[in-house]
Amino acid sequence: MARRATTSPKSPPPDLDARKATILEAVVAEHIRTAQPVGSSSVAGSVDLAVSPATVRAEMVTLEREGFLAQPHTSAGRVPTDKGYRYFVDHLKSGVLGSAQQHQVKEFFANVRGEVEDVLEQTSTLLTQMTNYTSVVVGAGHSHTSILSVQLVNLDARHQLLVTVFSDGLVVKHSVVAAFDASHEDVAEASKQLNALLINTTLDTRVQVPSRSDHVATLVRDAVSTLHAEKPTTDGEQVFIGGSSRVAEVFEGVETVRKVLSILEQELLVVSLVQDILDQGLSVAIGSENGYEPLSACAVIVARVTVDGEPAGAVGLLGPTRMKYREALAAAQVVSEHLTRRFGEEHHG
Amino acid sequence: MARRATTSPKSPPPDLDARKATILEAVVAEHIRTAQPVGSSSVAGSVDLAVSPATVRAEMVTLEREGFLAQPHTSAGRVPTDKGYRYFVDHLKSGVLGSAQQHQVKEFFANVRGEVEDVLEQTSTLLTQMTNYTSVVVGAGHSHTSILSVQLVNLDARHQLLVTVFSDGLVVKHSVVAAFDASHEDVAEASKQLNALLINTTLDTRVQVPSRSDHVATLVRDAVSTLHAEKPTTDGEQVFIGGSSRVAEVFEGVETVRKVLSILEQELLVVSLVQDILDQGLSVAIGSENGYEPLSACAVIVARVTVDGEPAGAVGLLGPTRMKYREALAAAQVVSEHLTRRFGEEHHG
DNA sequence: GTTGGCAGTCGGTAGAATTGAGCGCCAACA
DNA sequence: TGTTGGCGCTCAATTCTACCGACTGCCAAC
Repeated sequence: MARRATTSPKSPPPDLDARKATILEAVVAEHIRTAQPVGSSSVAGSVDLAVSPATVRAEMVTLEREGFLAQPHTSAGRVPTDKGYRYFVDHLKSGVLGSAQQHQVKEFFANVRGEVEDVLEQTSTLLTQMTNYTSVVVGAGHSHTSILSVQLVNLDARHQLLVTVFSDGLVVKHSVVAAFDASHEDVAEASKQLNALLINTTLDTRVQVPSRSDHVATLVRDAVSTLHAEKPTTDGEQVFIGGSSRVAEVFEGVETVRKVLSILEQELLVVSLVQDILDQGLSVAIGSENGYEPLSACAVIVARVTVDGEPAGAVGLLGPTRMKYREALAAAQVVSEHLTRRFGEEHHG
Repeated sequence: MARRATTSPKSPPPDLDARKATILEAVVAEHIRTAQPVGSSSVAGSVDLAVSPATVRAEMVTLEREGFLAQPHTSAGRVPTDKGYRYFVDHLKSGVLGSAQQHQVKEFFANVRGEVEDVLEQTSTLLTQMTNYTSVVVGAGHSHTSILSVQLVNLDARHQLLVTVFSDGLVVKHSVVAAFDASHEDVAEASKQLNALLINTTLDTRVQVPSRSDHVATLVRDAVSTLHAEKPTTDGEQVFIGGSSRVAEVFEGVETVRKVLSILEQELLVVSLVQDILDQGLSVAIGSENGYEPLSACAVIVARVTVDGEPAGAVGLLGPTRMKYREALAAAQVVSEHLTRRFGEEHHG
């Protein structure tokens, strides 16, 4: 188990001497607990450091100068900055789940049935229930999985439906509009040729389409180009968001709630948010680190799900910057491991 | 165009004399505009009734006794009750959309492309943009549409995927787990038999499954029962919810926001909410009329989408009881008509 | 370097006074 | 009988004041 829960992008370890670190951590912990500015005497009392409030104050002045803490106003206690939270998270001993929760997760994965999509959706509900934060589950795109089967179905003479089954069990449909009346025989023949052409290819594979101009060849060409056209816009990731109502509990200020919700509404944006964080090599993005201004009051925790070492998705949790990192990290971690295991199994069946 | 926007379930027309009606309507309109309690002089001033505030007060006392108005506290103006809104809505001259919005809708439907699901999802975005309320679009279930094609695909020897295409273009997949290792030939044969068995049936149709106990027959039996098992839980309706962030703008009080959001999270519940309202023969459900206590601060507007006279879905808008009924009703109306037309066309192509 | 003490800052709260919107009631009037 | 203007009353919202208390920063002493 990693000693550090996360690593900063290219961390110049912003190391503080032991006492400053202790004080900073105490402030963060206390602020997470109470949502109030933390004063020097509270820190001096709560921590084993045998040190007076005055000393703590002196240290806090330094910590503030260095950007780890901030003062909402002159005569108030200190509040962590994003940088302060970052330090806290980077130095967090990774926690373990309470045994009740351990059990809940085991129970869940023992009982959950159904399609991948259903499992992912319910997983997001699980995460939300465990943590009381909004959860995000992203299922990987299928551009790299191979095609198991393609079928062209006649809706009517001018409209066909192309149904593609991928090796990971994803099923995708595309409408194809013919410029002519296609007979059932044409469609059946096209379907057959499409199968021959596409089975075991991926969406990245370039295939040789027939260049003839008869009906069947045209259908085949249109179908292939429709199928391959999907790629640029999205890889077909699926997103499941659970517990958006928690946003209203966890943030104060209607305006913040609105901004966060309207980000969550845009699923593509959520996918790239998660992707960006993973690309930065982070497992937690705090405040402005996530790159979306409307989410500057949020922290986002992510954990990869892998199948055979390949990224196959991710789970995430979104809360306020003063979220319970230890618990949330543990939950995301454990759930992503269970998902990894479950899909690994299925795969090797 | 209907003179009444809605009809109450079995309306004993709670008719008020002309002056009371005018006053009630003025109070409702003003309260919708300002979100404030409305006083007698404001009504007397805003309405052509040449009548003094004192007279208005006298009438308001009656209206309050009859349950159309309420007083938040003694020395305040009046606020409409659900019953007051109901009267207002029942006597609303159905409005017309501003020409800018007319244009927006036309534009939208002229340009949307893609699968039915995509159209419905974008429609919900459209409704939200037009009205600034949360929107709901429900696509009908497919229990009554017939099956165009069934295909069993081998994921691996023990896991098959049953892909069913319905005549309305819906594609549904189901996992089937075999108790034995199924060969590709078995699966192909089962697929063929399934097609013969199921094509042109609906999910309601009872089919004669083979009673033999060989691999192929078992696969066929399992597939059919899996497919038909779906019915009880849901008809396969699809729900698209747009603009849930508007909930945070439109309601005051975090608690209300939370309650409403957590209802919206439960899609099954939203479907039955819409269904219930339609079943009651309403096009607007105000406050407690919708039957869900957490939504008692909401009004819900619904409009059917039909194809060939058959219900094929619905669009809805959810706002506070003091929502802009005229505009919202007009928007829902127009959008549902456009959807009806669009799907009608496609169907007759 | 640490500590206790002290003066100063400032948000939060509680209470009192004030304001003002709006009502109910009533006597007068058509 | 219905309508009106006027009067007195009520009560939420606002403003002001005073005050408290939780802090800090600074400093002199240890």
